Amino acid sequence: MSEPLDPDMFAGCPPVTGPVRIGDKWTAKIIRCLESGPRRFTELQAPLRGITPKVLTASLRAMERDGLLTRTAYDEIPPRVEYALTDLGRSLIEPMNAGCAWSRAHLAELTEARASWQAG
Amino acid sequence: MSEPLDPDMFAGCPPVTGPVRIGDKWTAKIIRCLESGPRRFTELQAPLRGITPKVLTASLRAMERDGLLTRTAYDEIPPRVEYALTDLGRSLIEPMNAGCAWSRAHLAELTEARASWQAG
DNA sequence: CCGAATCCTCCTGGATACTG
DNA sequence: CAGTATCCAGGAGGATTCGG
Repeated sequence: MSEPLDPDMFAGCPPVTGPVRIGDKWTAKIIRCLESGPRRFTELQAPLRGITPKVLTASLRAMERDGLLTRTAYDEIPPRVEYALTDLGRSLIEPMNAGCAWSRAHLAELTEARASWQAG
Repeated sequence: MSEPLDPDMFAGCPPVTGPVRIGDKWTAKIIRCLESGPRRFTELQAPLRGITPKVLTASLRAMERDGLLTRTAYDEIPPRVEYALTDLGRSLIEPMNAGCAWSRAHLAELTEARASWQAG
C-alpha cells in the first residue's frame, strides 16, 4: 500500500499517450501515482521525470481545486505534506483505463499511419 | 444516414467537457459529426459554432494524418470534398463514450468543488 | 522538505482577408 | 465550395532563483 514508487513506472509509456487525454499533461500520471495510497511531494517528483516543483505544484493545486485530491500538511519539522485521491479523483481511473486500453489496441496503427504520411 | 447535421447538436455540451479529452479541442466533436456518415467541409462548420476554416482544416488534416478519417475530393464544379471516419477513427467512439459517461456522472461534483474553492 | 516568485518560450487556437 | 495566407493573443509548461 505504501511501497516506494518505481522511478521508472512510466518508462514504457510513449511520450505522447495518444488521442485520449485526462486533464492536463500530468493529471493522469499523478492519479496513477496516488492509486495505491497517499504520497508526498518529493515521492511524486521521482517517477514524473524531472517535473519542476512549480509545475507539480500547479498541477496538484488544480486537482485539489477540482476536488480530485486532498492536500494534508502536518505541522512537523521537517515539514510533511501528503496528497491523496478523493472518491471523485478515483472515479477517473475508469475512463483512464478505457483510454489506456485504446492505446494498447490501436496506438500502433496511428503511429504507422503517421509514419506513412510522412513518407508519402 | 445523411440527414443534415443539427447546428445545435453541441448546444447542451458545457464549454469545458471536463478532464477527459479526445485529441485536440475539436477532434471529439468532429468524430461525433461523422458518426452517421460522410460529411462535407461546410456541413461540419455549422455545428462547430464559428470554427474558422483554418482551424477546421488543421484539425481535419491532423486527423487524416493519424488515420482517423479519409478525405475524398471530387473533381467537380463547384468543388466537393467529403470526410469520412476510418475504422481507427470509429474505434475512438468507445473511449469517448466512457469520457462522456464520466462527465454525466461526475462533472457536477467537479464544478461544485471548483465553486466552493472560489468561495473559500 | 515543500514550495513561492520571476521570467521566458513555444504552441494552440483564433481573427481577418483573400483565392482557384 | 473549400480552402490558403498572414498576423496575433493567451496560456501551458519550463528554468532558475529564493524563502519558511
